[in-house]
Amino acid sequence: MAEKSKFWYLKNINIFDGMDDVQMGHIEKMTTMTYVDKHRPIYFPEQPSNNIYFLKEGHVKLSRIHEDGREIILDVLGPGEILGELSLIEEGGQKELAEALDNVLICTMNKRDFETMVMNNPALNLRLTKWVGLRLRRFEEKMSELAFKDVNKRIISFLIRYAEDFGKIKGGTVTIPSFLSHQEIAYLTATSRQTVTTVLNDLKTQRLIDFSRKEFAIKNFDKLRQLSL
Amino acid sequence: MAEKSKFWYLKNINIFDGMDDVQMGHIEKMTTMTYVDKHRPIYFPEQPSNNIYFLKEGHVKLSRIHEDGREIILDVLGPGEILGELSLIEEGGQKELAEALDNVLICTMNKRDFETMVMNNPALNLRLTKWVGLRLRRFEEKMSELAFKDVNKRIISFLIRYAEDFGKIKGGTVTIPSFLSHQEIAYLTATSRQTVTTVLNDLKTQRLIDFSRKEFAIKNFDKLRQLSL
DNA sequence: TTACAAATGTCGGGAAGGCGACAAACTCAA
DNA sequence: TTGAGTTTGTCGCCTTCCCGACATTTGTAA
Repeated sequence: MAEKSKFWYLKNINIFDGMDDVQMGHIEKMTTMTYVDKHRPIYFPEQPSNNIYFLKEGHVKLSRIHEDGREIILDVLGPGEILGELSLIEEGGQKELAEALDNVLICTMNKRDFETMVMNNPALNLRLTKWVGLRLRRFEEKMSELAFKDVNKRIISFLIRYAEDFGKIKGGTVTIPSFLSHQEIAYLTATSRQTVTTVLNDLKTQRLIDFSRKEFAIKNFDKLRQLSL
Repeated sequence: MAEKSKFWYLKNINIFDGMDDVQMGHIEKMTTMTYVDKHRPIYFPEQPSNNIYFLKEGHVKLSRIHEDGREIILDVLGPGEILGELSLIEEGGQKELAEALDNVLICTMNKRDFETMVMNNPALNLRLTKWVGLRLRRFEEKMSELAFKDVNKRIISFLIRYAEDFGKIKGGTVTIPSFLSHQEIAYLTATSRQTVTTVLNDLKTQRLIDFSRKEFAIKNFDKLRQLSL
């Protein structure tokens, strides 16, 4: 039996809130747990998919890949988030690639089962809508950022968001273990690898952030936030 | 009594599909119809909102405005689409500005009424989720476009999408009455007004499109589509 | 330890496109 | 029809940042 609160908690919304153990047991029975190694795909673009996934541990990136090899990461998901939910809306599966950023544990549920479950549980459904809505909000945010901010500010904004979402407070500074590569940050902020390197080093020189190849820390949140606007 | 099919039809999903006249009558009672003139706002950013809107006639743009006056249009909605649905997910209303692009007729429903209705109608709920999901898809698309394509291709892609969504076939060519201003196209494609003017005139010289201040037509869809990739 | 791959750091040329400036064309109301 | 306000057309400068090239550092497996 899963621990409800940990297993299924969505960022701001626990979509299984208020369910009793019997109901949760049903859900358990319909799901399969899988481990996915770092850099392994969870689903491919255009691949017909009948599954919806719940991310229990680790991080997953959703990205789109252009034929010339360029890539943009649309979103990075952490524990407690749903992915593949867009397969609900149409046939033909997703348009994005979902890939594990570290070692990931996911629960898989058949899309039909999920639909049935949702149909029988209006409150859950409403919460799912809210969840998709939140994601929509995040995208809106990202899009305005892409349009309004220069590279510098985009990268800074990203660092802040990333630290807020995935960072751990450790001795006054916010630390993120297992940092992304510069190339991945470039994909996330729609810029080039070289520019990321330069900007990050600038910020390090200014003592606003600090990082090695495996850890990243924000030293001065306030100043950084100021620079991001 | 509203004509169901016309009144409530969402782009790909009729969210009131399968309802009988009694149910539709209930819905009617909970909605108010309003006319909004061209260039008038429907709702403002940050303004607490308790309403959800159904667009019956006309077009609405959703945009975000930066403090320095720059603007990006996130989406343009046509008849049959929903707006304000994100107010469902959180307090504090929307982050965008919704403004009428032409003369608009909208139906307003209280957010609580809508929630109740949705709770009592799981199928409707699922369709709403799909609707938000579709919008999410559109945003993903737009974001990758912003990241991958140069200004030229972005503008061309926009013209195609715009024609497909809102154009009328008239004597072999697709025509759109009441064209947007170059400034508005610039907001939509995240570029500058001058660049839009230049690109459009280039395309006109190549006889791929044609336009005056009040009408716009695509002469060669295929070629244009080719140039947009 | 060594060897190899991958990630990072640094430089400079060059293209894209933002932006100010201004003229011309159009729109509309008085 | 006249004049004011808006939209469109055109030019050129100048910033941003992409991108290739290459050196250096770090991680890792033998």
